Amino acid sequence: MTRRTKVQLQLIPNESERKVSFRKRKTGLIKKLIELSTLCDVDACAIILSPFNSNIDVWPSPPTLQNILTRFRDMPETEQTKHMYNQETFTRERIQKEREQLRKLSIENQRIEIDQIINQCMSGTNFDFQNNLNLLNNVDVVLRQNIQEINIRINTLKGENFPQNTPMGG
Amino acid sequence: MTRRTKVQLQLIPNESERKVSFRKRKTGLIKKLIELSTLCDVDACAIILSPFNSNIDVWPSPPTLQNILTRFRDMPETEQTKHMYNQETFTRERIQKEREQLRKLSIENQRIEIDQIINQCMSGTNFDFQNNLNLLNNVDVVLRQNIQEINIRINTLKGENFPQNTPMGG
DNA sequence: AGATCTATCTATAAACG
DNA sequence: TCGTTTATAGATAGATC
Repeated sequence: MTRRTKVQLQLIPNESERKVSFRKRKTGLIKKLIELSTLCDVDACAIILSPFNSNIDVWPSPPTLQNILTRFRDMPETEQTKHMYNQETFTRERIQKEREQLRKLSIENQRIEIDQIINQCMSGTNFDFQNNLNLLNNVDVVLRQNIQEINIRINTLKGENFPQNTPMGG
Repeated sequence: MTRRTKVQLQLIPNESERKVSFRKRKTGLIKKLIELSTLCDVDACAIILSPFNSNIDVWPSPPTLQNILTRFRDMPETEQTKHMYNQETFTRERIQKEREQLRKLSIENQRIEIDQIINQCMSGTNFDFQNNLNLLNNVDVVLRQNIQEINIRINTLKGENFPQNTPMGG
C-alpha cells in the first residue's frame, strides 16, 4: 500500500480522487467550524458550493446564517475588511514566516560556525588555516541543507502563489 | 510540562485560554478553507465574528465573497437547505454513526461468543454448562467494556447536543 | 458513492519566553 | 498579546471492499 504523501496545495488532477477528498474535507471543515463556535463562543458561518453538482452546504442552519450575514452586511465597509483574508494575503503571511525562519536559521548557523572556529582555536590541535576551512566546509554542508530546505519551501510557496484555478473562477 | 488533553466540545471556561484557542483555530480554519478551495476547485466562504471585539474575519475577500453570497441568496429555498448543517443535525449524524458502530460491535461480540462456545465444545475438555457460562462471562467483560466505551461516547454526545452557549446567541 | 483501515501528515493544547 | 516548542490529538490520502 502506497502511503499518503504530503499534500501539495494545488488542484487534485484526478476527478474521483478530488470528489473523495472534497467529501472528507467538507466534513472536516464543518466539524472544525462547530468546534470553533462551541469552544470559543463564536458566531461563524460557512457556505460551500459543490463543484460536482448544484448542492450547497451551509452551516449553521439558514435562519441563524441569515443573522450572521445581516450583521456582516450592516457592518461599515472598514469594519468588514478589517481582517480580510484571501489567497494572496494568506500566502504572503506564510512566506513572511518562512523568510523569518530562514533569517533566524542563518543567524544560528553563523553562531555555530563561530563556535566551531573558537573550539578549533582553543583546542589548539592541528590548527592550520586550510584544515580549518575544510572543517568549516563540512559543518557548512549540513547547515546549508537546512537553508536549502527552507529555500525549497519558499519557492514552493511562490509557485503556489496563485494557482491557475482561483477559488472564485465563477 | 503538562501535555495537551483530548479536547472536550464545550465552552473553554478560562477566557485567556479561549482567546488563544480562538486565534489558533481561526487561522487553522481559514487554512483548511483555502486548501479545500484549491485542492477541489470549490467556491466556499466563511465569516467569523470575533467574540472579543468587533472584528470580522472573512474569506475570501469581500468582492468574491459577495459573489458567493449572491449565488446563495438566489438559490431556491429547497436548494439552499438541501445540505444544511447545524449543531443538531451534525451531532445527530455522529450519534447515528456511533450507534451503528455499537450495533456492529454487538454483532461482532455475539460472533466471538459463539466462537468461544464452539471452541469449548470442540476441545471437549472440562465441558460443563456452568463452566461455560463462567467462561463466557469473562469474555463478555472485555467485550462489554467496548460497549460501555461506546455508550459513554453516545451519552457525551447527547449531553453536548446543545451547549448552553449556542453558536448564535446574538 | 460510501464505509473502513492504517500510516502519515497536520492541528493545536500546554508551557514558556 | 504574540512567537516558539513539544507532545499528543485529530485529519486524511491511499488502498480496499
